Amino acid sequence: MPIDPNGPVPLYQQIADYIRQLVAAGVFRSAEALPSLRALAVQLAVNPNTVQRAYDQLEREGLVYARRGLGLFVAERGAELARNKSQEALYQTFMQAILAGKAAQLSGEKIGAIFQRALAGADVKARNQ
Amino acid sequence: MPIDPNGPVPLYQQIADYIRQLVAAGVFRSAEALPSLRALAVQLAVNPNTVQRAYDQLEREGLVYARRGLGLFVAERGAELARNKSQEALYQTFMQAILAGKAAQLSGEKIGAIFQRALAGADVKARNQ
Amino acid sequence: MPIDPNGPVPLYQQIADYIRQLVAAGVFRSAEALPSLRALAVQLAVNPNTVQRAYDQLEREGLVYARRGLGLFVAERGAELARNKSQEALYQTFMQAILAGKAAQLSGEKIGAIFQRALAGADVKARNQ
Amino acid sequence: MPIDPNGPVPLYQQIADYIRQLVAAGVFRSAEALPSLRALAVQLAVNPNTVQRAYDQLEREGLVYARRGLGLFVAERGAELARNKSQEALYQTFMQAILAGKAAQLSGEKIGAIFQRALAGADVKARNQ
DNA sequence: GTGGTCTAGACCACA
DNA sequence: GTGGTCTAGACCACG
Repeated sequence: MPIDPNGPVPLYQQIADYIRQLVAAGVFRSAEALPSLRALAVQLAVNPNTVQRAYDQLEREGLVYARRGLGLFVAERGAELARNKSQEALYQTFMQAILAGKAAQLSGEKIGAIFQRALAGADVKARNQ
Repeated sequence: MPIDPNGPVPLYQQIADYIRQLVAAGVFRSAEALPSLRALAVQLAVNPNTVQRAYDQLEREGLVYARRGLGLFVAERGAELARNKSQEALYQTFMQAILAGKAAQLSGEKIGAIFQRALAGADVKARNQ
Repeated sequence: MPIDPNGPVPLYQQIADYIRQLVAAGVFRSAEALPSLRALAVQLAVNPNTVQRAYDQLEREGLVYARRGLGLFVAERGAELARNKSQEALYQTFMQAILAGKAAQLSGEKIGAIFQRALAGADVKARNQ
Repeated sequence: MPIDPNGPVPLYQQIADYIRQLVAAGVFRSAEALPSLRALAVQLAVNPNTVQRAYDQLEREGLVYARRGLGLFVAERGAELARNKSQEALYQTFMQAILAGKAAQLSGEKIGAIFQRALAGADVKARNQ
């Protein structure tokens, strides 16, 4: 349960991200029901409103659809969408960061070097956890 | 003047980032005066308080120093500091993005490929402008 | 509540100093919520922006962290940081005062004597309150 | 000519302090004329208004008196007043700093130790200059 | 409810 | 004219 109420990322965002990862990884399969709002809220010790907001976002992304009275279900191509979404988000983030770097007069090579350093740093960080 | 009042990034942050880029790029040189609070506020169609807040942040970063009654000036090693700051920010952004990607089950190779695609895309974008 | 709107020290600075003292003294404990922006603003008869500015400074010092929607909390090592900060500030003030005294041709012994007199005077003042 | 247009102390304050020190040290004697406003302004490369403001403050302190058409003269007991003024300012600064330290739960011994450290530090600083 | 940002406009200190 | 502080009151994001 990687939810951290401290930390800069909003709770609802963390919850949405976490579920999106589970869907992408195939933990929740197509047409399978997700945990109910209240159940998840209790499990995460979080306000139901917050879970609602996370579910809203996932529904807006088309990953998930609601059946009134039954619950939330993973969309047919949910796993695929989730993976695309992650990659798209990554691409956008990289793009913006690179443009900011170029604006600050950093060369493409320099930016690439910083990226490699970060990639190596992330590996170390993951191994230490 | 790349200031977007509707984006998610606070105005004062955008202003600070923009000026930091100008200092890093050597547009404002050491011991040279920056635009006055009010002048920049008028130019950006923004409240003077907002510019002030941006300048405050730059001053805390040591990029710039203010002299009451005189104006704002680029610090001696301002350009150098600005470049370091930019690289550090880039590293942090990359690190977070990479960790998010790993959490979404993307391999290091896959993440690297997305980065290369973004880097190429940024080149194209720059050339078209 | 020792806030003086007419003194030379900015209000936000006074507020930050005061809360830092309370944290240093252990009045607010680690992970405990501080008074909300608006509550403190009302209590001090001050604009919420002013309190916000004080809290900003404390947050930058690492004494305190803010959670949107929840409130402000004392950081884990907040009390320790507050005490260090107080000592550092004291050292800086003494240093400047001593240099000013030396510039005015006062000997080290003379300056020391004045300090001892002030220390005794502070004791008396504290006892009378 | 220890006037530093950068640095946090206002120019007029620096000028007043400097002249007060000269008077305290007996460089300017009783009933002796001080440099004229314009002469000093030129010498310090400073706006005459700024020198005026410094002279105003010294006159308010009673260190100096103006003879219209003749210039500024050191008051009879000027040197004595200057010395007292320095010591009084020092005493007040120490007192305030000590009270702040006590408020932050520092013991008198601890405060004394910090003072001794600052005194030693000031010696080192002076020797290095 | 909480904190975070922003505007409009005021007054002060300094050069 | 410059920067620095403050108020009054608005709107947003979050829980």
